[in-house]
Amino acid sequence: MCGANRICVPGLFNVANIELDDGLIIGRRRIARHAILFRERDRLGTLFAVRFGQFKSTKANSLGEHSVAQFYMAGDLLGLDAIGTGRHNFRLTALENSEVCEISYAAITKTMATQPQFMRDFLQSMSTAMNDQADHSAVLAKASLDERFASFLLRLGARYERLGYSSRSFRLCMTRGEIGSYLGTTVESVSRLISRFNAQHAVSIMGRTVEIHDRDYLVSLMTRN
Amino acid sequence: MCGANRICVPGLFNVANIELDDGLIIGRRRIARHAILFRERDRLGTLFAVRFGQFKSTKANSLGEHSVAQFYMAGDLLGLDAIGTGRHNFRLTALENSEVCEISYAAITKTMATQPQFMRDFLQSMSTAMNDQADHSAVLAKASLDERFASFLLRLGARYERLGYSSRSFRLCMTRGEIGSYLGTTVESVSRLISRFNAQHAVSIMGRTVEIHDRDYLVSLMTRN
DNA sequence: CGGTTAATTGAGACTAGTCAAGCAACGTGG
DNA sequence: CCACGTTGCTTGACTAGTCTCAATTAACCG
Repeated sequence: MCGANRICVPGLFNVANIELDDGLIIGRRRIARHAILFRERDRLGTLFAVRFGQFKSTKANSLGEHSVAQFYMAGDLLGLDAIGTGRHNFRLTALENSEVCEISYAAITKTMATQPQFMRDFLQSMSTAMNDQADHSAVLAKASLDERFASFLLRLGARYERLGYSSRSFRLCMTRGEIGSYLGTTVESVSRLISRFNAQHAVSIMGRTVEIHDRDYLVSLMTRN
Repeated sequence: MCGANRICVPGLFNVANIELDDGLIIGRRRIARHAILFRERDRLGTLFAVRFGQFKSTKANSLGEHSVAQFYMAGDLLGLDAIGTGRHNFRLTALENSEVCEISYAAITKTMATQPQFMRDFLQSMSTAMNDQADHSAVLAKASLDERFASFLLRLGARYERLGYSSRSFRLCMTRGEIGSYLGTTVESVSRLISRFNAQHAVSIMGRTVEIHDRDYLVSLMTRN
């Protein structure tokens, strides 16, 4: 049991009237920074919902290098990719000390059958995850690095805001290298990007600390060109 | 009613034992080349399954230009992106004269509640669609155009093979511009790419006709570098 | 405190975008 | 049936943005 479900899995359980004894929530689990929650090809046992902390999903390209597919934070569901084949397609690594809820996938399908609202919520979660992926593709297809990085910052801010934090002032959990991998570029380019954005007083990023000063400028980067 | 369901929606109905009078299949619909099946912001009425023909999903970036998010062919489900919000996020355009099945989303959720196997199949379809998106992101994040184009050709071949056609000899339904948009580059670059691949005798692409001669070469492009 | 990982910055090479011109295929209407 | 306009495709020349390689500095951890 996991205590207050609403807090546990905000994205999924916020509307549904969940019976606490459905066997949905198996338990909590702490994941230390840099520890791996599951690996590619692992059997799908349980899904996970992030309680706090952050994760990255990575996939090895044809050579052995892992590139970042997505970042996850509180409220996000992890493991949906494995529903298709029964095995995970990504590796999930904690970016900081984190905690997740384990959710039985079998119990989810059972609950969906009996509780229409829960089914709606769950399908919505999956659809939203799909759209997030699609948005990421759209960003990657954009030509310039400036656009990509601007949209990265704005989207990250928006996600913090949804969790009740400031959208213009936050800390990065990921390295420059991870940002670069996520945006389809290199560490060096990210570093230069940051220097340039700093110099233009659009933001001030020092280490992992981000302050967005000129939001409109970032938005305008994505519209023009 | 839609006749033999198995043929109608191979990806979704191949396992499930569907009652024909479930009200799932509303009907067929012909979509002429270049016609639009649904637009972004349209209300989600029905999902669609491609019977034959091909489609592209596009989304306008912050300026008005549409870029290609995905290509679809027989057996693919269209409209899953709208489940989250109730409204479509993409525009779906037929690349050639095509036919789709209309499937009631309300009937889908109802059928899922009563038929466990159908629920599994549908969730798998969604998960697979997610993974396809993720794979596309991975391709876009790759550095070189050569890799992207090679993986585009190989993946397209694999999809034709799954439908019972040759994986190394097929026709493109899309323009160079659409390929470029899908791969995050320009018409001109795609054209040059094709010329170069032709010159290296890896493929012979003339107009819309593709012959893959040296599959291993294409694979090696993706592995090294 | 020393060793490791992360981040920054510079210089040169090269990929891929832009602009421009020309060709080919196609369909329409005179 | 042909002239014409439209659209799709190819190729060239030039340029700009990004990657690679390399060296240095900063932050982190045992």
